[in-house]
Amino acid sequence: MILDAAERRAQVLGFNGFSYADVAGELGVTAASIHYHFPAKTDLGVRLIERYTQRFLAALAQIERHPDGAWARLQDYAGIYERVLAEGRLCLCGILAAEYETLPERMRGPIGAFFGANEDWLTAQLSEGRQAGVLAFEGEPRGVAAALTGALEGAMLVARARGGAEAFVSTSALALRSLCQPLSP
Amino acid sequence: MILDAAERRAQVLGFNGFSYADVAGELGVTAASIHYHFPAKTDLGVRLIERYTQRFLAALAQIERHPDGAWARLQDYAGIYERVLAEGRLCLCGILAAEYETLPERMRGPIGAFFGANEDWLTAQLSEGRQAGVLAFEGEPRGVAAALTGALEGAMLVARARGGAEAFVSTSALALRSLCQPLSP
DNA sequence: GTCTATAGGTGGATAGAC
DNA sequence: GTCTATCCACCTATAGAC
Repeated sequence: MILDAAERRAQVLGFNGFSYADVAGELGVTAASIHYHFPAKTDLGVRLIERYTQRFLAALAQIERHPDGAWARLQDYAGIYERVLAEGRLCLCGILAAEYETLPERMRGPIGAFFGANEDWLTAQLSEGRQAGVLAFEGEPRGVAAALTGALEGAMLVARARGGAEAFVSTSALALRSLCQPLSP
Repeated sequence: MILDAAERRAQVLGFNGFSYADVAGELGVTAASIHYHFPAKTDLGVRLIERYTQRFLAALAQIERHPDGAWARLQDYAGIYERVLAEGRLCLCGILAAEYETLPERMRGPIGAFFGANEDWLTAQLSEGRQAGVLAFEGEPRGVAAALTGALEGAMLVARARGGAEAFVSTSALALRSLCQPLSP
């Protein structure tokens, strides 16, 4: 699948780090053939972000079906990032955020929307957890949500540059526990 | 100065996001002239990282001269990131970390070393602060240090993609207070 | 839908004059 | 040190045959 090959490359090399020829080569076709499905690279980029966001939100919805409480859900959230990094990838929108100023306008809005959706979901979990008395944290839920997303994105970035996907596990766990404490009633 | 122009572009657009012609244009010379000073772009890249790291460490040394205690130093540390983002830039090594897999080998080591130096300095401040009884945090100083660097790098990245350098200020402050609490004896 | 062929542009890099 | 001129590789994109 074109999107699968392009997505993997974008998560490893960035959007500007791969070409139509690269994707075509993996699929055993020519670059012109990719242009038939995605006339401009911007079209491919927008589609990549849309699909990634959809899948991410689907994973979050799946987590919500676990009736294990807010704390377990936050751990599952961090687990998504952990599995992505274990595959040698970064978060698609994280790496695109680094390339933000070089990307076409049409791709920028959806990237910001991805982080917005992350914060929305986390805000909901944090609010619910505090309400239920199983989570404690400082300040407004939305602020903690923003800090959490940032901490995980940054930890991925740094962990890859230092060669340790293992380091991410302990760093993300510490960041999660520090930003938000589980209560045992 | 070549390095100044190249550094600014690298912090905004990434290392692959600018060309010799771009830098030359700003300086009113030709690309060939830049090649005289930096034969290959890799040479320029390595030099950029070295200089950035040197300046960063100098700023940290300057902070240590403030006798205001460990907590104030950590706030000053976050302040460095804040001022960089206020100029519309990212941390040079943060944006290079996103491009890591596309960069030549000679640039990779120094990027990891930058983060290592950050962690070393933070670890020293955290250890001293805990020893002096003015800081409280969970686990080992080095783990908190890694989480702090990651949180600030990630917060910068996300803040820029969401249009708010102001959002970074509150997010970084929250991350700092959550990862490490000041004690008032 | 996929191919070949190609246009048009850009980027890194070098040679040699000044 | 900086210039002009040039090379070569690569990338995005399109036209048109199959």
